[in-house]
Amino acid sequence: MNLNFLKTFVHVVEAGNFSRAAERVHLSQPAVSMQMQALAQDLGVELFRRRGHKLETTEAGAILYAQARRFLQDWQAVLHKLESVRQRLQGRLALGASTTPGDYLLPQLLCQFHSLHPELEVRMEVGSSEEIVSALLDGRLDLAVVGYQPQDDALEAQVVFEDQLVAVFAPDYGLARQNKVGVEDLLAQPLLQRTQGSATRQVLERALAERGYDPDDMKIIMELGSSRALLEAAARGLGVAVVSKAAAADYTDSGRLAWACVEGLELRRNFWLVQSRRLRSAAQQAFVQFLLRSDLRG
Amino acid sequence: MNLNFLKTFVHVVEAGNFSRAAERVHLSQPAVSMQMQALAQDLGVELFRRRGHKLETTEAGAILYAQARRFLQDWQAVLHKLESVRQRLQGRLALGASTTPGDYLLPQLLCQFHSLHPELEVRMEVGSSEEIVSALLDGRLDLAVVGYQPQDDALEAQVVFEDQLVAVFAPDYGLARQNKVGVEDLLAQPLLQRTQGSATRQVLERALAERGYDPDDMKIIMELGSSRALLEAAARGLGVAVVSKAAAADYTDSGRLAWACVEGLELRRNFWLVQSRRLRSAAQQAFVQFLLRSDLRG
DNA sequence: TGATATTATAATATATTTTTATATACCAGT
DNA sequence: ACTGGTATATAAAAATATATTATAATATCA
Repeated sequence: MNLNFLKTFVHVVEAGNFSRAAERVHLSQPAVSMQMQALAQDLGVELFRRRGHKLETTEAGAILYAQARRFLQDWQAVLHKLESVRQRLQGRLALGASTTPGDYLLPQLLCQFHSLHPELEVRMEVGSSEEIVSALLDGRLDLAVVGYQPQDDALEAQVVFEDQLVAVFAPDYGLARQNKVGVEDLLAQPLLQRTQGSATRQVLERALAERGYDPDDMKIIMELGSSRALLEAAARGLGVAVVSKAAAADYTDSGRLAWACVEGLELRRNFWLVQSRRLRSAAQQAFVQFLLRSDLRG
Repeated sequence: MNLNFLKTFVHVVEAGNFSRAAERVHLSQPAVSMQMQALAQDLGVELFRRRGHKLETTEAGAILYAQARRFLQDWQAVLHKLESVRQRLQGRLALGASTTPGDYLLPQLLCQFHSLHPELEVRMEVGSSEEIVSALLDGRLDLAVVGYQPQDDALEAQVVFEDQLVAVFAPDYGLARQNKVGVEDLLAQPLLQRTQGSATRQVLERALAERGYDPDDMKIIMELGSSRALLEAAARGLGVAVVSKAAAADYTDSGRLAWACVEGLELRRNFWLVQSRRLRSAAQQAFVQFLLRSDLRG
């Protein structure tokens, strides 16, 4: 029995749909299909029934779902118990990050990581992806999380976060229905943007160009140097900003901002963990393991 | 994460030894070696430490062991919960078995199976392996458990039980030290045997011949037609009998008989689940699944 | 009915797992 | 210290399992 299959199963039940579950667990749809068949065969029961397109769990499926959730949680608990004896590491670890991960994704993780290895001195440098990557090549950093995949042969990269840009605006702005806005609607609004050269801004401009829109059609009423500044301005009703969902979380969760996906634009982007291919310290390996286990990318 | 790895881990801890654990879970020793490495790597901890040849669990290993046992039990419980909704089958199932499985291995399993499918009428015929196999070929039986692998192309076979012959004798007989007796010692004793043609007897005679002993050297003082009769005679101190460990379990567990492995003889034998290759009923498939899940062979 | 959404199947590629064969390390007894 | 026995590790090959892409099948919904 493979715990991954069980995890997939839970996602299928929650998504109510094989295809969507496949996305969430980062598999192809046929892989999910195959896993569910294997699981059902292995357990000797039917797990799903289909009423037209509606996917329903059978009685057995419902039982398994309830059990599987607890079961997976229990396994997490086992892993957690092991954390306590995982060897305490000492020394230093120099991280780099571009702004979105550096400001919004990594801080909380670094806190957790620090509690696991209190003796370990962790330093994080935040800068543009290019700055960070060159520091990595110079050996000034051990590893980094940046917004693109460097093509340098000396570096190795893997996706660790998946981010999405969303439109944000004051809650009384009245723009979105069902957390969605069309591209045309967006372009009709007064926009708040990061200053030229920001990676976030580039993602938006590229996505527009990809769909045949001219980035210059945006009615930019203000250019600001940080996400934080953008969010503050948007919260004050100045206009609409397009920012990382993670960056906006503080504001959207507290209700200071409303958010919406932009329909018809591919505003997803990945953040890559990048390391040099040379020998890696135990601390570095531990941090990588920790990041991957944190499961922010599936 | 693979639950099988966890199961192997538990066996390793309990066996205190990779090689013995490998036997118990029916894997090769390198496979166990590999699994333990993979597990340790996956969890990011050392699981074992080695003081010379003595295998010790590390602190992490001890924690994992405690958790893993519960965890595997919980999984069994999940499977059990699913049993309750597994579709009740109706109809008939005609089983055959040679004497050892028919008398000692299958009865308890049939009781369990019956409680799962109360509507299903199960009939078991007990006879010599040859009789059973020919009934199978005639279609008078659906499936059977016998002591050898038939070579007929119409039949498919797989090992479901592993059995071992052991020497048994009255507890005050004073034959064995540490549950072991040498071949020479055995041959020096007055022996109780099954009548000519018994499969059990054949295993013993073949094992003797294999090692260069003449089966006629056995000092057979009585030949009896059933294991039960043999055990009763041995319990009364008449002599030593060589019988299936499973058959002797009643007597050895209650202390009415002592038992010992015969050193230097290969007295292990398999029992095979045999089925015709033609279409199988749902009941038949369910029973096979049940048998395999019962895990009497690993 | 045709367009769309969803799942299954087939062919294929990749990764994982197992086995066999062989090498290495430790221990015990001489 | 040598030697035979025992216990693990490693390497290469074979067998399985799992994944992906492309395509077909099936059911809904407009």
